Amino acid sequence: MLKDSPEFTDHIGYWLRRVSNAVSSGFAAKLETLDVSVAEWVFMRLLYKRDPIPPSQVAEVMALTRGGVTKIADRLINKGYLVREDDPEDGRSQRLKLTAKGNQIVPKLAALADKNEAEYFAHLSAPEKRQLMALLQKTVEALGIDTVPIT
Amino acid sequence: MLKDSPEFTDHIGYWLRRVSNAVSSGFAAKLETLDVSVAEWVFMRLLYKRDPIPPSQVAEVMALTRGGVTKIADRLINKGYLVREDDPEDGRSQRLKLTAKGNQIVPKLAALADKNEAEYFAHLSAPEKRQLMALLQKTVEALGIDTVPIT
DNA sequence: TATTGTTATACTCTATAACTATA
DNA sequence: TATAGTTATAGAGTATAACAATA
Repeated sequence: MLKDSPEFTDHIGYWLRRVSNAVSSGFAAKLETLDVSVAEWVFMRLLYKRDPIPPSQVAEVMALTRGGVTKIADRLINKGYLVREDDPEDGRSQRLKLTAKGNQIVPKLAALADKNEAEYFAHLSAPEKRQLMALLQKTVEALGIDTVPIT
Repeated sequence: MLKDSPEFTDHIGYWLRRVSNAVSSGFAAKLETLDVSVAEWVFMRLLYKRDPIPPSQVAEVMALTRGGVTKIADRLINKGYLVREDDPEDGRSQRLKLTAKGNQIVPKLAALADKNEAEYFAHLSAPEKRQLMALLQKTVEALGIDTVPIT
């Protein structure tokens, strides 16, 4: 296979992207068997076992615009996983809530996430896994990353 | 800020995606100052200081369809960074080659990559960086990941 | 006037499939 | 028939901006 030029492979960011994209696309393929996208999974996961929250808050956490949230919410509503409720205290505001169907599928999707994790990190020892996780978490904290990625 | 549910944060894949997306979007923002997308950068990087290669090979390395390669190549050609050459030995085949302008911008983009790397991993010590890189490289090898990610 | 959410529009990345030219 | 590449079409994710309803 054609290799990438050596001058460009000395960045952590480069390897991070290679691994992350592989893991994510493996996960996306698993989710697809249940006709759910990664964005939809992240969305539902945010709402799972939690009081209904307004779209604006979903937008903030997922680093999406409000328009983007509307689009994903529309798809989830069409699939029967989500409902919109009016906020009784503010006529402009809404609350998003998983339906019973939505609450039922989340654990199934979580099982796929578990399966993917096991599959992609089987080659690392337990200490190595802890080490990797610790370095990543340290990075999230140091950089003040406060959003949940979609893709 | 609204936190993600604890049940879902015990996966390496989760943290990997959070960090990788943050690093990548920081890089994308830097590239944008020169009107170049990440896909275009990866594309040009593949061709830099190398004999011209056919679109089919770019498709293979970047895990794109041939149609996708055509699209990105078209944009790079419009920007004056790339040219198509006919293969003298096979009338169906082409070779993609950076122009002088293309060869000039790649080092500038590489400098942005260096800057991004420094910025996003400043909080890690040299041994920690080596450790993280080693764990990621080990994963790439163990999984047989042989493509260069775009997004 | 400011805020919440929707809608319209557009662009990038990605895929599938039909098509052209060549082998 | 098979292969290299292009083109057409579509869908997801993302952004900006205009808009309606409410505050």
